[in-house]
Amino acid sequence: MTSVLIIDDEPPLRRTLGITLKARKYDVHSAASGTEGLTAAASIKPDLVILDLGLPDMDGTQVVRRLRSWTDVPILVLSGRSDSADKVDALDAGADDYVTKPFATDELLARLRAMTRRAPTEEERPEIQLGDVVVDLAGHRVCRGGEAIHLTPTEWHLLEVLVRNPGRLLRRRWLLAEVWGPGYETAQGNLRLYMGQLRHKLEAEPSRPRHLLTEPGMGYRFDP
Amino acid sequence: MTSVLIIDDEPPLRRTLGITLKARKYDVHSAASGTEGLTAAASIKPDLVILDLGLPDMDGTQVVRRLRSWTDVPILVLSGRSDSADKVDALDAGADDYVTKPFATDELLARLRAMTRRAPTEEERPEIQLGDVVVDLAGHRVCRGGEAIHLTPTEWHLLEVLVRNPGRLLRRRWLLAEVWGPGYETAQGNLRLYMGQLRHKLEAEPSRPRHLLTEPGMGYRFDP
DNA sequence: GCCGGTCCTAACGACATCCTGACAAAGATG
DNA sequence: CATCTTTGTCAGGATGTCGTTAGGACCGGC
Repeated sequence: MTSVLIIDDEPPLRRTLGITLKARKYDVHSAASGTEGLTAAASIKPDLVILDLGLPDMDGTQVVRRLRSWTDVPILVLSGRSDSADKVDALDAGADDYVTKPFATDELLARLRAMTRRAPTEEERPEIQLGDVVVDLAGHRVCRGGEAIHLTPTEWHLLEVLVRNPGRLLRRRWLLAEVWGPGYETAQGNLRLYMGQLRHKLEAEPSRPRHLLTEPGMGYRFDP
Repeated sequence: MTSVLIIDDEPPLRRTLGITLKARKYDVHSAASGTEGLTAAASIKPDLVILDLGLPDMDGTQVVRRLRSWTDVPILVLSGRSDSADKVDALDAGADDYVTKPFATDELLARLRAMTRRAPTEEERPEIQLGDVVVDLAGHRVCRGGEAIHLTPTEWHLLEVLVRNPGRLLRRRWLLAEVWGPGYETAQGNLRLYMGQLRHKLEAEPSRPRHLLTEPGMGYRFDP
């Protein structure tokens, strides 16, 4: 079921929109202010956000930016203002659609459908196969046969960079800068260490890796 | 550069929109009818489609459906009709956004940016053919029939310089300075050695090379 | 303070890569 | 035909890199 978070300070609108969406089998949550909306989004992790720009405590585009700093969830903005400047601001801040009030309910629903169609919902989050282990990027989980494998933060960070660049050769310096940050380009012993730990945790035969490959003298490669 | 296809039967609108988009560094193509637009989309494979619903030859939603049958390209629909039923039809047919005429140019541009942001253009990975082996420059990978061929760093570096200058004669000294760095212009035995290794790994008949050619007395040449 | 977890540094065999030099094959020149 | 130059190939040792292990520093929770 698709979950949607409504961030709006007007109770009647929250109520009618909530009823409409529930009737369409959406899992509806709501928040009455910007700060409340941000914390709710972090805890609920909705598949969709409907955001009213006219909030009492924060600027609406600011809410969009704060959301975009950590999530790609589709955001539909509602607003009473039809100035194109407002629309441009909200869309460039990271919103996916902008609807002016008053709006037709069926149009809003169609726009929600269009957004969910393009952005995969939480249930169909991309999972990467790596032999007999499954990497769930969105959920920050790694499993082998339903059994969770524990990774330390650094191990996870390194794995994430690797699987986000499948098939590509990643040079040692680039990897070090990406995972440890700039200035650590010389800590190559570190990279060898964590690559070895990842292989021990993820590869069927750590001494003969089939997915976390070494390109001698150059770097490493994730081969799916 | 992002390529955009405008499907619209009104020449003035095509013209002004085209100028606006070209000024924003879009690669603009246009078509004046539905059938023309469909064939153009198939041949151009644009990153973005702007579609006017009021076409003379086909229903606009039909164009959307025909496009969606084979491509996920983002589609922005333009229309003079603001009935919500029309919007619902177009969006449910597979359009990503719906803008009613007359529209503000900067809003349209912001909506285009929002769409391209979510659907990034296919990552172009130029591959170079060299007989029956393919060279993937971005991925630093060389394959023959799906099987990876391992190259050492120096071999790869030399190959990279060669394929980045297809057809050109590369003098020995220039090659040595390019691959081994300045000061190695005299180590010509080295160049012979690695060129031979490349031929053994990549050429079908290493003793009679067809792509990594020797120009006696001058240097070497990559012939695609 | 103690402990479990995490991160980093250092060190050591094992291995791959690189360079050097020698030698054969091909072609040019007299 | 003899000789020289250029090119391709082969083998050995120097160098650097990789994987692994061990141990200490750091931090938060009990």
